[in-house]
Amino acid sequence: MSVIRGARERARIEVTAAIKDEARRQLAAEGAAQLSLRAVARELGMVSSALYRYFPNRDELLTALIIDAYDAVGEAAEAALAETADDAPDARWIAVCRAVRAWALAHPHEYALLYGSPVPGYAAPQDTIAPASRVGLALVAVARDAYAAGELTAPAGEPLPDELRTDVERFAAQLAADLPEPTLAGLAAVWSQLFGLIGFEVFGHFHRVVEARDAFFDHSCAALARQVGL
Amino acid sequence: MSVIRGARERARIEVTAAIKDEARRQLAAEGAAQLSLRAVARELGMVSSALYRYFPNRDELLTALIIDAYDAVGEAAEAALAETADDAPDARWIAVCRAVRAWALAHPHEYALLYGSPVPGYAAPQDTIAPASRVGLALVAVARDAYAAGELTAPAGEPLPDELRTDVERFAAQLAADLPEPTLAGLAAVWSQLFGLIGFEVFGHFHRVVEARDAFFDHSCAALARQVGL
DNA sequence: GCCCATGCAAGAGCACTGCTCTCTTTTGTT
DNA sequence: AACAAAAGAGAGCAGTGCTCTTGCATGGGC
Repeated sequence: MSVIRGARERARIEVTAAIKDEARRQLAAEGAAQLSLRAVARELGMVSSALYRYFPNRDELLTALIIDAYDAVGEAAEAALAETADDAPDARWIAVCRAVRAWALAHPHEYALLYGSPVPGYAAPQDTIAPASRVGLALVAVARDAYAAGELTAPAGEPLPDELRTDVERFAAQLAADLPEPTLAGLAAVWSQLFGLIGFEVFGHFHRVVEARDAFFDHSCAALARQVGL
Repeated sequence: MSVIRGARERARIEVTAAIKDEARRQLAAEGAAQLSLRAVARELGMVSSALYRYFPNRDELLTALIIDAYDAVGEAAEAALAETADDAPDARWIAVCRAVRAWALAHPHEYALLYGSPVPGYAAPQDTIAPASRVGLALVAVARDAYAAGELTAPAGEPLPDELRTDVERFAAQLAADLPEPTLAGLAAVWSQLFGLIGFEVFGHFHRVVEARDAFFDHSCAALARQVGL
């Protein structure tokens, strides 16, 4: 696919990457709000207007960083999945959760970009939706493998309300996931709840509330696993 | 407490309130990043420098808005608590959760300010911690009343890890809450998970994933209730 | 090997921001 | 009425995103 074209095109790719790298550095150091196109350009020894040859505006640069970040968390989750391929479902589950949390704690500003407040007036462009779903799919994979191995129990609680049926059927179709419907609904809920847990820690809401963070996270993740029947 | 002093002091209070109101309007309309001191001043017919007599900088204005917003969600949660004083614990639980969600959906930008990415380089000042805990305390109240009525079952799952003990003991002391230790740990987890659920909806992560939002939320909240033994 | 078109960089400039400083006006108190 | 404290006005600084015009150089077709 990526045939080497002219030297011009190659230079363009390199400069684009350099811009993203420097932007990521500033993002990690100061946060999205402090990310300045002019500062990026300055650091790269170019004038600010030159940067607009590569990214039409600030939001597009941020979008590029967002996609990369989604891919980074997704990759972390998938790596945890692969590394624990032979383990018991609940161990795999917690491994994936831990991987996501570790990434979030290591990249708080990028985490905020993904799961904190969306950028003002910003509707997630098409390009972000696939990378954004990788973590969720990793969680689904754990449940699916467990189900295939007969190690998944039906989640407790009331039966699925009818209104949720069509959503859940769509999940099943999209994921080609051979999973019980209550489990699919539970996965969606637990997916978001995991980010509540992580977000509260990253954004400091557990400050002076929960101090034994590792133990608390593991304990809570085990509860999430139980919630989907793992 | 609020003795009426001079007319000057009264004017100051009124102008301060007007600034906050206008700032809140802009926050609701455009989001925190677009909130401009100059625009607020302009709208109020004063020059921007005059505004600095009331708020030393933008962050202080935001902090004031944050405190008000925490109080607003807290009040919504407490109102739901009061209105359902005679209901069953699980009904009260869901009522509180729904109240928080309703507030969040009605005030997405303020919600983002509270539970989204923290403002750059911003450490929550002392004044915010009490208002910030009101929602959590409302959830605790439901569990406490249920426990007093003997309607709380012990949460399922492994026993509390030792590392969590001191945190949980602190909860118990601070809350003067006569609750089993696993319940307290579960409450902390579920507290954050509730905001994962709500945050994903407010920030659009459920777009094209979960469409039957009301049913999904209720169903998921019931699972949260079960997680704390309600 | 030349030559032009294209791609890129530079710089000036616009409108905006947060914030500070100085100067003037208002206003409550003595 | 006089004074001091508080509030407002305005200019100004440094920074931002973004646009437009100008100049340069380099890569691909002849």
